[in-house]
Amino acid sequence: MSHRNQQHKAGDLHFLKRLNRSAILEMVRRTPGLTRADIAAQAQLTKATVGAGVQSLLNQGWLREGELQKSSGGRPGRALHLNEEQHVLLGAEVGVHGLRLVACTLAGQVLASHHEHLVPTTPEVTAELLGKLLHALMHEAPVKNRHCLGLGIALPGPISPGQPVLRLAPNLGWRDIRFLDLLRPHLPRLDGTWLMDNEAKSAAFGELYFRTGTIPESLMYVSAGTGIGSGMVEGSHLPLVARGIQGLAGEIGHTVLQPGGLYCHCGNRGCAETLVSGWSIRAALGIAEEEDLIETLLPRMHEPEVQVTLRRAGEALGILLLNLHHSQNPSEIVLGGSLTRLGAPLLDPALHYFQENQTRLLGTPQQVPLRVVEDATFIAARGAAAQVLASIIHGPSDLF
Amino acid sequence: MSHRNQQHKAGDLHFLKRLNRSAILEMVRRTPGLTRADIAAQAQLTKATVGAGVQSLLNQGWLREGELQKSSGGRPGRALHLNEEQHVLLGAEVGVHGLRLVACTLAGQVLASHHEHLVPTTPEVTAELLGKLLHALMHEAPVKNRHCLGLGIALPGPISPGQPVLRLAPNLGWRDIRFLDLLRPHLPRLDGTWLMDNEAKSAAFGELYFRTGTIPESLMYVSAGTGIGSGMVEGSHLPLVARGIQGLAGEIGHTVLQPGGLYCHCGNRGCAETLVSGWSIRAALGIAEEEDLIETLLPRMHEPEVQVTLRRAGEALGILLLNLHHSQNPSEIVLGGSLTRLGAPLLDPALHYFQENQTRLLGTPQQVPLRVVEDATFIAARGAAAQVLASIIHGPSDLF
DNA sequence: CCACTTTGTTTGTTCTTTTTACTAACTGAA
DNA sequence: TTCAGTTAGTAAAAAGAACAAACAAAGTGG
Repeated sequence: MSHRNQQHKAGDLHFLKRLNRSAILEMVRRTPGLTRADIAAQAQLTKATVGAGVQSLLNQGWLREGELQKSSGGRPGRALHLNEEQHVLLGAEVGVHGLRLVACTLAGQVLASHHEHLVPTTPEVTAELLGKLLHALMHEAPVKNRHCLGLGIALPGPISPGQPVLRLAPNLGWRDIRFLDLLRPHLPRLDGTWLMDNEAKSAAFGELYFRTGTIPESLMYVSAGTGIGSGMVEGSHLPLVARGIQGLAGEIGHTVLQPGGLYCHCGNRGCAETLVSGWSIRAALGIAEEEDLIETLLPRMHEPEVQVTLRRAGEALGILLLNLHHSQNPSEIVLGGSLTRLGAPLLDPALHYFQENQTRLLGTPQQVPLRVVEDATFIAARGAAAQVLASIIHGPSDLF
Repeated sequence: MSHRNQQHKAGDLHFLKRLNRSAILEMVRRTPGLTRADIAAQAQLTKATVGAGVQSLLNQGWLREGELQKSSGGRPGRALHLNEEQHVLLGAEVGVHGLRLVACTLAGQVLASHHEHLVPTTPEVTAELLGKLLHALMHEAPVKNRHCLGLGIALPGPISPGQPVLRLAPNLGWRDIRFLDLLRPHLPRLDGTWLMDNEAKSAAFGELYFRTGTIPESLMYVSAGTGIGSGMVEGSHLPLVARGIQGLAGEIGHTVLQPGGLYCHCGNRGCAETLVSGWSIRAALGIAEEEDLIETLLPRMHEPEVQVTLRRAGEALGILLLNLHHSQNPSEIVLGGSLTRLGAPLLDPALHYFQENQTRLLGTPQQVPLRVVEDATFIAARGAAAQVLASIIHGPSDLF
């Protein structure tokens, strides 16, 4: 994705109006139930400006009016909410073990979802299947009859910044794939915003963007699956995903934790992925690729060999988390990915190391919250859908 | 520093005007010699709007008109430049071994500078001395009679985001110091913008901000001195420094490179600083704190023990650089700090490891440029001055 | 010398927010 | 019940900023 404006930012009157409409919509999205007066106070705009902006957003179906609020000695305000009936956002994740699809509302509520197992195959075959599944999803009852705002795809590898190219997906065996171009012929009638992004970055974005109430200043999502990657999203106002000049930001699986350690598939030695990742655990325990790693391991958790392997991986994960803390210091860390299903034997050593060491430097009790996701299945797909919405609200298009 | 606006961003007409004035000024700053027509084309504004904005910036002394440009078949445009005669920016770095002060123009040209050696002492004594030196600097010939826009201070430790508190400076023995408050009584007549930031972050900012021509999308400055820290600045439009929720972003000296390794002063084991930093080199070679590390080592570079120590430190530095590449992927890395004076024995292993491994993952020839600073003496101080200018141009104040 | 091109300014228009005044709707006390 | 006080939202005129178009200025090139 990325709506980077390389040129220097100046603005005309149209830009200003759009900015204010975006601000109003974002405020209502993040704090459902705000009144016009609340918005005017928070945004430092006059009641008249807010009133006009709200009116046009109501007319276009982005907002709806709710109930009257309790009065505090004067005329009660009218609550404003997102109109969640009219639009739908599509998101999909192409994972190593399958496809995950979601259709969700403007607030991120999942209307329909689908999880299709799939062994790695060519981009073309994957795109065709995904196209069919998305087509089917769009015709399910709760999705049908809604206007689709666009489609976001999350992919397991670095994306070229500025152009929709998946540079590399080692666990799929893909390289330099323009996945949207492959998908488009299978969904000729789906218009709106199309975008693609790295899986962990989409997940990070969605975890921050679809949250209501107090929004953290930044959030880092760590995705531990076949490989290990991360996404950092920053800025409570307009959340931006850090991509890096080659899209390599967040490739923490290839940060070196053990100089002179095992060889990684990237050719370097001692990468984090050689210590903690689906494939390193497989390698350590001799589990074949055909078997589902998690399903194979869950019944074997009592075995000492498994426990030792997972504890070592967990310790490496803890170091990885601490290193992220000391190099980027996110407001919050969210840990997801399929490996989280392995539970305590993997996670306890990681969490313990992180908690133990994160406050050493400053010596204050203030802790950075680290949350382990309960069910990571649709997080990246939902995050990609969130990115679609954000690019419409903040992007250059005049869709609203 | 940090002019973070927590609230949601909307704007009025005044804001729009200011935005456009900022854009014009920034464009001229970054590309000296632009004409009004160039600006109008690049910024997507009309000639009339640009003309009015330029006129007011000329009247206020921020810009000056230069020579006529070569005609390309029509009326030649009038080149615009920053007016560097009127203002001065002050910057200072409080380092472990002394104070560095600069006074520079809007374009970052150093008008006067001073380097004062000083053994670590209390914040109060340091502030008093710095106040005197700054006072003297302001009365040097090239600085005198200029209007001072403000003062930026770079400090060797993490700063609380949002408030001007140095949380910790282990190598000075300071903790929770409101340094600006200590300094202010000694410079009662210096008004303008006062700010403080971490030394590596100031340096990173200055390295990007005072560059003209093509600006990298992001830049990471790695400062290798008594400790080791980094600063990441992103956004070619409005460059922002990543700080993190506790100001710990960039504390790469405490990322763990060697699990179970040596104990660090932070209490954890295997931190990067135990492998590469001024203090770890001292420890490895038994050099007392009273001696100047670099001056002591330079005559001893032929000794095998020194060579081995520096090579090992260099290898760790290379890993650190590669880890930054794979976790944040800056457009450019700049390596500075006093240790760079040790030259090839330290730097060659680092650069070699980095060049060798940075393209493994994507397999493309595209390299991220890594530049070693020739003279890092005033880089952080000058960067702090740059931050003053940026906070005036982009910040909330109405100074221009 | 003249047609043509490009720069920069002037003038009046358009667009957006602001100001001010007003209506609406509720609280609480007389 | 009434009425002063308070807060929410709207309407119309006013102000401010950018815009469009015409124009003046200053070159080029035949």
